[in-house]
Order: sequence, then C-alpha cells, then structure tokens
Amino acid sequence: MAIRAGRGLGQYSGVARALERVGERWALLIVRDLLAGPRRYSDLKSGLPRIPTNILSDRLKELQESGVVRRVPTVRGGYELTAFGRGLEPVVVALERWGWSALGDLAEGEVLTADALAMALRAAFRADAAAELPPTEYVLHVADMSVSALVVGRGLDVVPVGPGALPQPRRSVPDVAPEAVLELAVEPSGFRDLLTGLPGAVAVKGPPHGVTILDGGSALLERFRLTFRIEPVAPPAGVTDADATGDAASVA
Amino acid sequence: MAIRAGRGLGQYSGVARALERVGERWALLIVRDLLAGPRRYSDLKSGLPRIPTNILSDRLKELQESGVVRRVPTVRGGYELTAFGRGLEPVVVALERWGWSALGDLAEGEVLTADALAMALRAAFRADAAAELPPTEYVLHVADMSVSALVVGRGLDVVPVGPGALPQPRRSVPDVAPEAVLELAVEPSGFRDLLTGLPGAVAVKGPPHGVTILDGGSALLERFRLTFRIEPVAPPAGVTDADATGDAASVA
DNA sequence: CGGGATCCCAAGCGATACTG
DNA sequence: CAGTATCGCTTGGGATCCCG
Repeated sequence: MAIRAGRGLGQYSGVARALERVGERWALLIVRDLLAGPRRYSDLKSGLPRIPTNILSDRLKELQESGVVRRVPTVRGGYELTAFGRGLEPVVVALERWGWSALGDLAEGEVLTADALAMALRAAFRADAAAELPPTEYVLHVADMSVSALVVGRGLDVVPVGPGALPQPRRSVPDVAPEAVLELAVEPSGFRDLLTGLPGAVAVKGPPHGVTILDGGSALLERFRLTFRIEPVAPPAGVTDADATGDAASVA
Repeated sequence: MAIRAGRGLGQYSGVARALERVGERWALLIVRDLLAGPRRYSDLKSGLPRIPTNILSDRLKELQESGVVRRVPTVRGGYELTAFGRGLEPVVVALERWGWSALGDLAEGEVLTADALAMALRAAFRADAAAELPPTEYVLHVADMSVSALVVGRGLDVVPVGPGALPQPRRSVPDVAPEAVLELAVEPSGFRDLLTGLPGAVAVKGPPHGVTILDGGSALLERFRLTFRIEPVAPPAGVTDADATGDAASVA
C-alpha cells in the first residue's frame, strides 16, 4: 500500500485532489461517455476502441473507489456516474471547449462516437441564445450513429439514438413538443465546421461542406448555429515544429 | 509518427485532444502554477516538490510543442503560458472546484503553495456578489507565504507576495485604491473552512478555527466570505470502505 | 457470448547523479 | 540555476485466456 504514497501529487490543492481521482489516462474519457448516460462495460469498450480491457477494468474499479462511478444494480456490467461524478461535467465541458481549438482533422484510425458527439453539443450549447428561440429538436446523423438534441428554453437534453445502450427515459427538459425539427446528415469532417462557424454564414454561403439538410429549412440551420457554437479560444500558436493542427484547411 | 500512434487516444473529440496535450501527469499542475504568472524552472520545481526534474523538463518541452507554454526570452529558465495556454483557465478552475469537495485534511508531506492558494481564490471568486461590494483588498497569510487579492467590481486580481518569482506588474483590474483592506492569518487547516463555510456563519460563530483577523473587522470577513466561496458539489459518496481512498494517511 | 482477469513487453515515471 | 543522463520500477498496451 506504500504504492499509494507514490501516486499522490503532494499538493494540498483542489486541482491536485481532482487529478489524483480522475487524472489517470482514460479516466476522463470514461466519465465523458458516462455523462451521456449509464453504459455497459462493452459499450464503454466499443466507444473507446484503443483502451485495453484491463485498463478499462482498472479505471472503473478506481473510479468506484473514488465515489465517481457506481454500478447499476439492475444491469449486468452496467455503470453510471454518482452525483459526485456528475459534478465533473463542468470539467469535461471545459476540456471539450479548449480541445476543440486543437481538433484538426479526423486522423486515420480515429473514431467519432455518439457519446463524444453528445458532449460536443453540450459544450457548444448557448443557453442565452436558446432562451429566445422556440423549442426545437435537432437530429444529427454522423456516419452510422445519430443523436437527438432537444432544446427547450435554456434547457438542453442530448440523447444518442440507435445502437446506444441502456436507453434512459430521463429527459431533463420539460416535455414539450418541439416547434420545429431540423435533421442533418453530417460528415465527420463537416462536423467541426458546423459548430465552429460564425452565425450568419449560412445565409451567405449555405451549409458548410459535409453538411446536408435532410429535414427543415436553412432558417432552422441558422437557428442551430445560434444555439450550438464553440468559440475557438486561441490558436495553438508559437509552435516551432509541425503539429497536426490543420486548421489552415478552412481557407477564408 | 509511430510514436503518436501509441500516445493518441484514438478519438476525434475535443476532450481527447485536450487530454493528449495536457493530460499527462503533472501537466495541469504546471499550468496551474503558470496561470499565476511567469515562473522560472526552479520556481516550478519548488512549487511542485514531488515532481522529478526530468519529468518537469519533459513536460515543459511537450507543453511548448503543444503551444501551451513558451519561454520568457528575457529571463533565464523563465516560462509562461501562451494565449492558448491561458485558455486552460476554465479547465483548471473547474478541476479546482470539483477537487475542493474531496480535499479532506492536509496530509503529511503535502504542501500548500502560494500558486495553489491563488488558484483556489480564483475558483472561489463570485463575480456577481463582488459586483455589489466596494473595492476591497484581501491579504492572506498562510504558513510562510502570502497572497493579495484585489477585488474591484467584477474583477479579481490575485498576486502572490513574497518569495514568489518574476514579479509581474500587470494588474488586470482597474487601478483603484481599495475602500478597505482585510488581512488574515490562516492555518492550512482553516483555509478550507474559510472558503467552504456558508455566508452568515461568521456573524454567529466568529471566524472559523485557524483563521485570525490581523487587520479589518468581522464585517470585512463577512464580505470576504460573500466574495470567495466554493460550493461543494456532492460528497464522494457511495464508497464501500472509508473515504480515505487514495491517501495513505488512514489516521483521521 | 459478454464481462472481465492474466500474461508479457514496451513505455513512462521516479530518484539520483551529473554537467553546462 | 537549469537542465541532461542513467537506472530500476511501475504503469499502460496488446493479446490471450477464463468464467458465468
């Protein structure tokens, strides 16, 4: 048990305490997926293709000991966040927003999962802008998965649709029928531009590359872009050698 | 290139990109300290007593390659955050707030540094409450170090005072003379209660244990507690055994 | 068949020593 | 003071195997 002494960061600090609990590799990605709802072991594994199974098992055990994750009693292999674990949402959202500026292009072998998509939408959500718009449902199809985002007032509820596991009935927004529905087919490459682009650009240039409107008008797409937007923080500047941040692709 | 294959998380996601850049051990603690201002190698080393020097060297190199950190040209061994790196403040603040709920007591061998203190104050800052209070300076003495927090309207500027390195003249708040100054001597143990306690408690019970007013009245202490407060998110509940998971100190 | 546990190897981390 | 070099140990990665 003297091992534990080596693990601590030796700091009496909230940041250090947080990192001791969820700072290990893969831990916050597991939390990200569980923020979308309860998941089974195999769901987590398939959503995180590069994680070795023993590491996933270890992390889940550690996260349970930290009080971040608990097992779902009724479901074999089911895991969910505790209230304490759900408190990590601001952390994950902040990471998502910051990392967005360094997203670059889809690299080979990288996956885009429904849970990652859901978190991106949560991080991009503008409650202030949404509050002035009528209740709307946005359905996004990316590759082989789909997510539905229901926006009512300042509330947002994102649920993965399709092969997602453990269907959760809880909708955190009031049960109102949306005034309108926008349905988009999005290429993984166009997904970044969809959330990054400036509002108003649709009216001028139409949908970004890789985005097709399946249902709804371009006015609804504009509404989407007012509701969901991630402001780039600052370019990863000052890099001496090449890094893979290919944000130069979008020629202005 | 093959190196990257092993390191990458294989996810096209902002969270994954962020973790690939600042998810390594110690990285976010280095960022935390640099958020307080430029620091020299030795400052970072002494603020992070448990970090091996080669790891500090490696992390600084990696953070420079990621565009998070740059060297201060005029100072030997000086480092500072880039604009991109300063964009991590919401991440660090969110971690600080969450980790605060799991802070526990000061464990043996743990240090409380001025930079950690400054980040705690930043995370605890309530701009809404501060906006309705007159400009105030708060000086905290903890162990052998001191920090000064100047609050003007919704603005906050925290500077470590004393043996801190690279004195930075920049004050982000307007240069107003504070209407009042509160000076506190705080034990490391009392520091947590000072930021966690509910407002109003001072009037009833006086200062928390381990907090002594050196200058200013208890009304100013109440002002402090309105201005700086970290709401606990939720207890690290649901743990099977004691909540001492992660720390070796089994002693209560 | 899904949910993990066990191996082995490589890479990362930690402590110390050493150099410009 | 600001790192680099080296070494043993711990951890993560990948494949396999076991158990219900």
